[in-house]
Amino acid sequence: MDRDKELREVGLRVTVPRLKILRVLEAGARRHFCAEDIYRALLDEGEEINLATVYRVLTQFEAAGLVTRHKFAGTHSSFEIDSGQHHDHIVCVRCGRVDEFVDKTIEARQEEIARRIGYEITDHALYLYGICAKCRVEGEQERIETAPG
Amino acid sequence: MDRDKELREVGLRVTVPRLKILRVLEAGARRHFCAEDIYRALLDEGEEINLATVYRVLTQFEAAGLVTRHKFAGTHSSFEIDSGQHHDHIVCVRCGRVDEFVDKTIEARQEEIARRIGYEITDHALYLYGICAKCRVEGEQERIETAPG
DNA sequence: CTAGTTGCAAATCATTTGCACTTGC
DNA sequence: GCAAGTGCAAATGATTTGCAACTAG
Repeated sequence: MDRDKELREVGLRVTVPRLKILRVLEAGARRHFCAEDIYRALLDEGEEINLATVYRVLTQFEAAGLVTRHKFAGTHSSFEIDSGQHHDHIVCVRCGRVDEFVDKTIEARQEEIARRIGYEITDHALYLYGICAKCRVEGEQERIETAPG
Repeated sequence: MDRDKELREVGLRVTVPRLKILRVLEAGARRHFCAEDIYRALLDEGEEINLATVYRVLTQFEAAGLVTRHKFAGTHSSFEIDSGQHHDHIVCVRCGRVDEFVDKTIEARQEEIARRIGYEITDHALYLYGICAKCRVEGEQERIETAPG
């Protein structure tokens, strides 16, 4: 809520661009945004912002621990407000929808595997890609509508 | 061994650049290369090749199922000869070493999670990042050598 | 012969950076 | 006031592409 405070607490000055970007990130409808998404969202609201600033601010937010950066398949980075609790992602390859999940068993196995191979884990990335329920239904309807005969 | 055949079998014409690149990929010392790696390796051997060609050929190899493309943390794509058997990767953040592993439990959990959330998995990426045994030892020695007193 | 390939140079795309100006504290 | 932040335009780095010349089948 109190975004001024949120920024100060992580050691960042409160500036207009940072507040705008933070507002978009916390808006609620979505949790994952690439820099362009945020840039466009603000322009669409009639807010002025520079894309380079969006990139700079997101990088600072990441360094400050406010957001987490993800590299899903494809070209650009995706950012989400850091909820504090680790989780992994499943991404719909049709519509881009992103869902989150946590799995203790997988986490444990990862540690186990790393130990066996002789690594000390510093980080990990687990992305599942697939087709979400909604997209599967839509695909099915299309097939029916365009069916021959 | 018979790279001519290998190329023909996946429907690709046998050309000099493709043979050179395939040779590097199969060389054995390493299994994971980015386009630059292959380009440099060939130049170092005194072979002529164009970087754009390396990129084009790798993309064709991927489409033909000869190689798999990975996006480890960082900027460039990494390619490896497709062994046919799925596996995941653990990457050393110090030296870039890449190890491979397979874990049935993790695979099974992924399917389970996807089903629960309503997705039909098409692909997945699991990358563990850490420090390999060798790099940990080196780091330890350095600390001793530069220790005060 | 001729469609597929290559090399080269120029283009792209996401992201970063230099710099002069502006703003937060 | 002054360091930090911003906008703009130009630079970057990995990868791609247009095109004319070249080769595999």
